Amino acid sequence: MDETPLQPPSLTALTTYLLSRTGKIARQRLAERLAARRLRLWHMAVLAALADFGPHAQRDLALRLAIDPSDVTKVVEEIGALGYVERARDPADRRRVTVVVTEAGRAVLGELNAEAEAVQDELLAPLTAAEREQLATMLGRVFANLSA
Amino acid sequence: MDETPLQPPSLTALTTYLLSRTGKIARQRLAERLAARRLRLWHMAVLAALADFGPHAQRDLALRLAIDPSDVTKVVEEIGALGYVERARDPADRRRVTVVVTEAGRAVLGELNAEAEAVQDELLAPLTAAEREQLATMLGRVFANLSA
DNA sequence: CATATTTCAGTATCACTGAGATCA
DNA sequence: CTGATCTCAGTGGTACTGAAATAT
Repeated sequence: MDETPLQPPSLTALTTYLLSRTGKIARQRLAERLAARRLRLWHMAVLAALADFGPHAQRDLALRLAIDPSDVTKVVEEIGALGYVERARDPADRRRVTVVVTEAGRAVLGELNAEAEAVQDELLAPLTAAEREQLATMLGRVFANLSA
Repeated sequence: MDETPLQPPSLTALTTYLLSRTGKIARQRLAERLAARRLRLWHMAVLAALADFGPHAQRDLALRLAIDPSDVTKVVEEIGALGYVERARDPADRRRVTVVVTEAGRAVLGELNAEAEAVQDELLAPLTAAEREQLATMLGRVFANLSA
């Protein structure tokens, strides 16, 4: 009978529980699609940051994306090996490594965004267009408040 | 100047990205509070399931909460050591271990729910009461759709 | 014999820590 | 010399895999 047993109501009554669960599933589904391209979520996040804001030192990528600086090295190296970014010592401060997105990187980022929107369409299928708009703006405000 | 650098707009434009990030932060904040009581999120989830639906075999806990059966053993054993649940072989099917919440378990669950609501108040502070209601019902529909 | 439940050992992945190397 | 940046090795927690032990 119970193919998918009910979750405990005392948990589903918590908006934060629903946020946490749906957010986790969203992340997993996108991660699966990225894995088919040998990519992970941080790879996409780095490409997005570079495309949106231009070249970064690795330290600035770490700050912007809230990723640990010691992990940036490997993430950047991996998408570098795929030709999506290029790295070069900053001649003005040779401690820094400046990362730049390539044309191939921009192209693949476009495809990754399409994947993300596909996941989103699946996930938010029960909502009307107007509701999705409301959800986006409310979450945007919540997120902005967290970053401050 | 940039204490908290901007997130990439191409990511924050994705509702699923906001869901994922805010959900992760919600989970982390509650996990921190539970850690102060030597508990983790799965401990709370198990207590909630037992309080809401009564005694479970460990297998049924695994199904209901979508936790791996091989991990249920340790989770249940840990809250058992704290006196929050009791375990006993099911006399009708001695393969099964029936788990029951104790009075102490119900008491601590009440406190944990209060912690969860405190986290929620922090997180959803930018939203009005009406908006929180909208958010809860929309996420509830999304989550119900995922479980089906 | 085939299946179900619990349990344990091992693996994979990720975020984080700490330390070393290079440079301002 | 102090501090910043990058890099790497190691740690801890969590989720998953596979198999053994017990019982139906």
